[in-house]
Amino acid sequence: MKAADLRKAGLKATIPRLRIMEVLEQASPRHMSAEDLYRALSEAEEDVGLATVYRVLTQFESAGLVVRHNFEGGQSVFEMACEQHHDHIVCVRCGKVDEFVDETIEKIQLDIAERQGYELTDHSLILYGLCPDCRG
Amino acid sequence: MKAADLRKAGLKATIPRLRIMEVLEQASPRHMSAEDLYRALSEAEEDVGLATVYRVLTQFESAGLVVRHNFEGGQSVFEMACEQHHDHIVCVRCGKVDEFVDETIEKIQLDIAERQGYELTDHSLILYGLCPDCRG
DNA sequence: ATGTATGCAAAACATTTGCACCTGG
DNA sequence: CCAGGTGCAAATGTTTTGCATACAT
Repeated sequence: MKAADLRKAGLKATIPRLRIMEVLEQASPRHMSAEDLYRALSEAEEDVGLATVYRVLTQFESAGLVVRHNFEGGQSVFEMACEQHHDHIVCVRCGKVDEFVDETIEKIQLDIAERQGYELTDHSLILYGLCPDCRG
Repeated sequence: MKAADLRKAGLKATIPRLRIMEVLEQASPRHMSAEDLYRALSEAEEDVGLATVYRVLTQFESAGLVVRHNFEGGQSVFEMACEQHHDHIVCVRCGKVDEFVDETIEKIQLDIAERQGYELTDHSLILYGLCPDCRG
């Protein structure tokens, strides 16, 4: 992801935006909060304000470059948008996040929306549990 | 729901708790934020502090009397716990919330958790869309 | 050049907590 | 009576906003 990609999304290719994109692209785990991102940038001596991190993430979300999730715990987390839509399973003990795809669930969701008369625009499926490492 | 039910849950049957339970039981729509509840109580001349509303809702949640949801929009919403687990479909325009149950999805979720090695403790499935009244 | 983006500090929210006073059992 | 509950106000944590300055094109 580089300057041209930002311009294509209608955003000026500024240093803060490029840095934020870089960090998020190389993030492992893929999911970071605004604060995580801010800390990562600070540690890398990149002088980006927290307000800018929030503003840029919101713009990236609108542009479809990143996806925001509201897992339990109060703050939003972000990940790079990727080709394949997927859902999440979160460890309630250690916070680990795994991803999965299930076509059957996707299809049933559409059926349910239709049955209720809704035009589906989005959905959020989050499973919570104990990950292999945290199970007794 | 009355005093005895609260005591059974290990909670003293105080006026604020009884009032909050009453409002939530008779709520329509079923889903209310802490602020909604506080306003409803104030309008009914019931003098309950906002901090108490939050404290009581948290206690009720721990006791399994109410369920908390984190829909989009920053604040948590609560509903009376009911026999049947269900998921939600929320109108992104007017905020209307409908409920649905789908056994197939429930079952697949268990499969997925198992496949990923997780011990499932909870899950959240929320569909977002335009409700019949808000479409086109 | 000039319209936007940024950094900082302050504001805005949702929620939690400390503490002196009240209340249910 | 007294452990626990409550109201209020202050603290917290997250996200947003106002504004003067800096930057991309």
